[in-house]
Amino acid sequence: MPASKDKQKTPGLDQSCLQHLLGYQIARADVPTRRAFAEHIGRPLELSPVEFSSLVLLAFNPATTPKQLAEALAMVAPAVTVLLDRLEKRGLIERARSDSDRRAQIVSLTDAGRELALKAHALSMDMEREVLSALSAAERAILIELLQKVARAARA
Amino acid sequence: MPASKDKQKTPGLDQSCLQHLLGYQIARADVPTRRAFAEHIGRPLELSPVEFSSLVLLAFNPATTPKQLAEALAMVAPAVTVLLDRLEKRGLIERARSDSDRRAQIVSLTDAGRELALKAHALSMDMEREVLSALSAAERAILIELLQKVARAARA
DNA sequence: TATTGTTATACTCTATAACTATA
DNA sequence: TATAGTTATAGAGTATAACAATA
Repeated sequence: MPASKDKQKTPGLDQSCLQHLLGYQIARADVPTRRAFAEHIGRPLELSPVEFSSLVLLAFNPATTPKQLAEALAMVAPAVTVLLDRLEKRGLIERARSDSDRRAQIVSLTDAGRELALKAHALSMDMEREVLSALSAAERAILIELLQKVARAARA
Repeated sequence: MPASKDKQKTPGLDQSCLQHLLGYQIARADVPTRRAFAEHIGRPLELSPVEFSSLVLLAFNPATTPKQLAEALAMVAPAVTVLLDRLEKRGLIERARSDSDRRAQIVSLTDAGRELALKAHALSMDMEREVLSALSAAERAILIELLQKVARAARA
């Protein structure tokens, strides 16, 4: 019997011509990963991926500036502004002028923001278990390491 | 001396709190991968990632329907319509009604489309060499395989 | 009734340019 | 003159709903 159990109306295309491309494989693996995020964190906590990442980064990095967030998240400055506007409006973060350089800002979590960040971080553990369920612990570690290697090499 | 050689104005954030997340690693690896695509294929051939993927898939899959493309590229039907509109306007593809089911279409490459698809496919080899230059051949194969495993597991 | 594909529309993301306030 | 952050705006990508033609 065929591998798929649904009505098998449309036969799938042969994608072997693209499978050697890292970008293509990343795009394909990105689909289930984003779906898992939406299910475990995005919908229940009403957080987008960058909102989640920002909160967690802020929870683990005291005295962060918008510029640092922009670099860490590969975002452009205006995008960070609207991101922080949203988080501030929800009462999750606060912005204060830096004393040493009055152009710069110090972004910090409110109590509500810290609570949400830690809750989201905890949920991310369950999410990973599901996303990586097809992989052994060793395979999981290797995958993370190889992706880091690709990202790091290109930054140099 | 510090690892980075630039003006080191903004100290980078500690991102260890996110590094265990596949989605985060995918997003980070996606940045240099997209940049390499733009440089090697996107700008010189004026193709977006999905335009490239569509052309290559069509080159290797005769008698493809828009619905099949939608599934292969994880796109929604209206997005495929505008994608094919663009490619058709550039004289790269043609659309014809299917004989067996007159609702469906058969998408096929024009001569110009086939030529561009094969040229792009060849360029993608050079691109991969650069993107994966930090990885050995064995690591490269493992990375591709593990990403496939993640994508496949979630589809089940 | 269900399916293929189209149109219209809206919503989010992302990118750029012009501005302010500080340095 | 350069930098941190903001505002305004435009462009691309993505999603939904309503529709026409066919099954």
